[in-house]
Parts: sequence; structure tokens; C-alpha cells
Amino acid sequence: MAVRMKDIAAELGVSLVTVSKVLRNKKDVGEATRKRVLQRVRELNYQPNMLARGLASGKSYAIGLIVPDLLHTFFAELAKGVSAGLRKESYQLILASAEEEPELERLEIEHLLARGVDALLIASCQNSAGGFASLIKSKIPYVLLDRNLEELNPHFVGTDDVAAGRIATEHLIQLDRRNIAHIGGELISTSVGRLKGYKDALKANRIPFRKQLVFIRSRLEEAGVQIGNSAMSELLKLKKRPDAVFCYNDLTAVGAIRCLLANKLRVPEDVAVIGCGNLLLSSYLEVPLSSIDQSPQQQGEEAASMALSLLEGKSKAAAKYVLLKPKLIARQSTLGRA
Amino acid sequence: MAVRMKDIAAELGVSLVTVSKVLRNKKDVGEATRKRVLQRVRELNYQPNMLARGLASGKSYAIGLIVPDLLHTFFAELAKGVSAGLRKESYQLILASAEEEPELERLEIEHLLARGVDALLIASCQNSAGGFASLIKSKIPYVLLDRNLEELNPHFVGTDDVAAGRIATEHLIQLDRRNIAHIGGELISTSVGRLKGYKDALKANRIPFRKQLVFIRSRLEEAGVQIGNSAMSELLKLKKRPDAVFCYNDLTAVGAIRCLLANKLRVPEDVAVIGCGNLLLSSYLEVPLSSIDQSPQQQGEEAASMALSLLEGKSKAAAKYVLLKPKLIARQSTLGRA
DNA sequence: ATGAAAGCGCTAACAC
DNA sequence: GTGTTAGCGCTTTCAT
Repeated sequence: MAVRMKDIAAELGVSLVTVSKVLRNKKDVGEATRKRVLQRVRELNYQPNMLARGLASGKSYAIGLIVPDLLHTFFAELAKGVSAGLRKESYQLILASAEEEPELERLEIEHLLARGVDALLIASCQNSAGGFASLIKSKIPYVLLDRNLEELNPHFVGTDDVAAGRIATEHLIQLDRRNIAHIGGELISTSVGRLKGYKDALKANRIPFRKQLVFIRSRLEEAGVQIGNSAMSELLKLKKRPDAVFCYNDLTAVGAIRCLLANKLRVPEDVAVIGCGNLLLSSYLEVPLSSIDQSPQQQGEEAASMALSLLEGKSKAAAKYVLLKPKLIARQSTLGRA
Repeated sequence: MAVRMKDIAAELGVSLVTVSKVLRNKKDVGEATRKRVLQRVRELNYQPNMLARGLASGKSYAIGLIVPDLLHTFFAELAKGVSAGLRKESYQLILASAEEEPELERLEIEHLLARGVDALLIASCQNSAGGFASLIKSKIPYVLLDRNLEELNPHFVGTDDVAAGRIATEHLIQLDRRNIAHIGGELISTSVGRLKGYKDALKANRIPFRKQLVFIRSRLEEAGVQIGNSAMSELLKLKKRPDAVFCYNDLTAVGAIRCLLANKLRVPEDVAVIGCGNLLLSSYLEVPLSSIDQSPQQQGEEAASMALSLLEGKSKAAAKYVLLKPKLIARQSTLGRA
């Protein structure tokens, strides 16, 4: 089939090992030989068989990334960042999606391990550490992304979700809203953090926390937009209607806005809405959506470099936690028309 | 490190070969032995080392997919479809993005070949067959997706783009528009096809084709939304303003709508706009966007099954071309408020 | 039905 | 500097 080192070696009258050394930039090869080998390698556009290399060396120069859902552009951006970060160091990315199913995520972990990835990056859709058994047993380094699982005490790259919740809520407070609702998500770290930020902001501004203004929906029940829609319609049934809503993600916010408009309410005059995540299309929406940006690409790059540090055995040098600062992006859904 | 076949064999007092046979469902193993092996395999949650298997057998049970850009949800949906299609047959997907750079696409092709993928699916961002040299030399089967390159005479799965252009344009004609502009893209098969469909529809309805109503922009210059925006503003300079625009994709349409609204024109009353691709968020846009749906997930599944057929040596059984029928999704940007 | 031997294409350790 | 030897963990072929 394809050309092998053996072939190149034979052609050039050197040993296979010499070719191998040249290709891995080993120093103990004569300059003349090195040039001859490189020349031929380039002519043939030879690529070493990574299966063989991986098997022999125990290193595959590939890193796996598992995301919950690629349709969510946040994770696509994350993947882009990881890919860019790895490419700099000539590592390769193997990308897989768990389709929001914990069981599938477990399977993908095993598949990637079986393919010999050197490290694994996971934006997990699991809510417990159980699915990580084989990963932990494998001893390969791994980094959790976006959603944390504290019981694993993992290396982690994500957003400071408490800050995100606080910034969003404070933005609404500064706009003189006092009756601020929150539509939250499942019991994953991001949702929990954003809820805490919401509460913190209320407390810091001496606004009483009202339980009935908080609406938590498990994501399993419905898709994001529907969650926002139905949650908002519940909130509208309250005697004292909220004058603002902080939604834990942008899709939910889109749903909430749909519901408000359908009820002839104005956004933001009657109810201001802010999301979180800053989806790529957020500024083109029916009502351009205020949101909290989480720099997903930067998160990806950070995760990549953390993983590479771990591989180089700099376990101590590598930061354990990287929390990126969220940024407010205010648009029409809170500010109104300019 | 991890458990190996050798270990399981030793524990059970059988030979490594027997274990291997059980795991690959070979018939020539006694029922009792088979059960004992499977039992232990399950207990240990043993996963065979795919690098070793691939090296020994020449088959990796992995199929590569290269897309131009994961941020474009069309390709994310495509990937989801491929993944689902492969999973059914216990093949694994290895996903890579070329970030719209032909050179990167070439690199990814080589990487995936070096990793021993059994087949390759490519939604290519190349505009010539040059980048496919190593792929062709490798002899592994491949399928092109979405964008065709006729000089390769490849196996192909995509949309009937001529039909897409025709349907979109006819929709505008049925709404009594006669001065229909087209904003097109680079010289790739999809753009060319949609432009042809546009022309066909005009001709079929005896509407003269006017060259100045067609605006082609190379994608390299600007991002989709900007293209639409600037192209539309050029079109508005025409003496006779268009009363409708068919944009070759949704992002361009979003840009066109922005431009129209910024110029105090009403959509669709003054200018109706239709896109193509039916982005996931299309219905939540500033003006919900009419578009042409291309069933990307189904395309992905078709491509997966085509690739698997090719692997099973059913080269003749496998269809050479699969063109999916596009569907009109009419929303507010052409129909107005309901 | 079971297993011993050879080898996939490469790297690692050690000679020369 | 260069090459030899011995694997990496599997599959394949061919005995038994």
C-alpha cells in the first residue's frame, strides 16, 4: 500500500532506524544523511503510520475532545479554540459529540481511550463522577471544560459562573429593575453558579430574594427555547409580574422573549431580558439579545495548553483551575433601541 | 497499563488467539469457552487496543469527516447525521474542521489517512482537485458532501442546488415579485447550482434575466453577514430597486435584511428576502427568515451509509450520487406577518 | 475447537 | 553517527 520507512531506508541504503530518527528530529544523525532522508520524504510526501507509531511509543499525539452537542455553537467555538491550541504544538484533535446523553459520553470516552489519545478534554453532560471510571483507571490526563464536577477534583477550564450571574443581574439592577426573575437549568455547575451569582447580586443591592421568581427546569424535559417559553409563561401568572429576567442561557432567553412578545409585552420596556453565553447569532435575533460572553474559543485554547502541560509532566506547573472572566454584552433586550 | 488480551487469556487458561476470536465473533470457538471469555471481558470492561487492531488488520473501524467550519450549524448538523449513521454499524467518527482553509483541509486529509481511517467524508472547501492527491493515492473510499468537485467524479451526497435556487425564486415570483435580485457566493458547486436555479425559474416565468441584479461575492473577502449587507447596499443603488432578493445562504440573507432595515425599508413589503440552508436559528431572527431546508442530518446519514457500502465492497451497489430534495420554509421575510 | 508462529510499521534500548 | 535487536497488542495463517 502506502510507502513505509523500510522502503525509504532501502532506497537510500540506510537503516530504517536512521529514517525514524530523522523524522523525529533526533540529534544523532549525520547532516548529509539527514538531508538525503528529508529530501526523499518530501518527494514522496511520506507520512508515518500513526497507528504503528502510537503502538510502539505509547504516544499518539492525538487529544480527544468530547462535547455535549455540536449544534450548540458555544461548543463548536470551544472545539475551534482547542483545535487551534493543539495545532500550534502539532498535536491532533479528535472530536466527538455525546449528543447530551451521558451514556453516549461514557462510550465515547472508552472509544477515545481505545484509540490511544494522550489526553482527554471533556465538556461533560454527566451529573456524577460515575461515568469517569475508565478514564480515571486509564491514568491519562484529562481536563474538564465549562461544566465542573467537583467530586472529581479535576483540572478545569471554564467561566466564572458566579461572576456571570452577578454581572447579568447587576446589569438589570442598574437599569432600575427590582423584580428580577431567573430561569435556570439543570443541576450542573454552570447553572448552580449562575444562580448563586443572581442571589449574590440581589443581596449586595438589598433586594429581597423571592423564591417564586426562580424557575428551574431540567433540560431533559424540553429544548432550550421551549423551556424559556413555558417558564416565562409561568412567571407571567404571578400576581406581581417580573420587570426583568435573567436566563441561564441564550436559547432560554430567546424562548422567554417569544413568550413575552406573544403576550403583547414589550422587551425591554415591560420586561428586560438577558441571557448567558452570547450565541453567535444573538445580535441578529428578533430582539437583539443582551448576554454574558464566555470567550469559548479562549477557553478551548486554555484547555489545550493545560492538557499539553500535563503531558509534558508539568503537572505542578499546570494550573489546576482556569476561570475566565465573563463579559457583559448589552443589547436591545435590556437597553432598548439606541 | 491497561488490560490486554494476553492477560485475559492467561487468567482463563486459554490462548490469546481464542480471546481474539471471541471478541470478533468468530464461529470456531466452543460455546463454553466463549461464555467464559465474554464474562471476563465484561467484568473488566475490556476494550481492545484499536491501534494494535488497526495495525494488524489494516482496518480501523473509524471514518473521518472533514467539514469547512463547525460554527456553521449546517455542518454541525451534517456531522450529527454522519455520527448517527456510523454508530448504528459500530463505526466511529473522527471529526475535523478545515476552518475554511484549503491548505488545512489538505493537512487534515493526510492526518486522518495517517491515522488509518477506513474511509473519508469531506465537505470540501477546495475549489480544485489538487488537494486530493494523497487521498486518491491512498485508495481508500471517499465521499464528497454538500459541495461537489466534478473533476473528481466522486461519490457524492448533497442537495439538488438547482432545485433549491428554483424553488426559492419561484416562491418570490408567486408573491408577485418581478424584480428579483440574487446575492451569490464563491465559485463552488452549491453557489453555481443555486444561481442556475434562479435563472431557470426566471426563464420558466418569462421574466428577463438582468445581469445587474446578480451580485457575486467571494467569501474570502468578508464574513457572510457582511457580504449580505454590502451586497444589498450595492443593489439599493440601482435605479430600479429590486422588490425581492434570493440570497445563496442564510447568513447573507441576515446581512441583507440588516441593510434593508437600516435603510428604512420594510421586509417583506418593500423587499422580500429568502435565504438558503435554513439555519437552526432562522425562525428567531429579527425578521424570521424564509429559507430552503437541505436536511443536513439526513445528508450525513446518507453519506455514512454510502461510505459503509463502499467499505463492504459493494462499490456497484452503492449509489454514486445522492441528491436530496430541498424544501421551502416560508416565514415572515417573504410572507409578512400572519 | 484451539493455539503456535509470523508479522503489521514503527520506536526504544543498546551495541558498535 | 549508525545499525541491531526486541518488542508494542493485536490479527492472520496454518497446524494440530
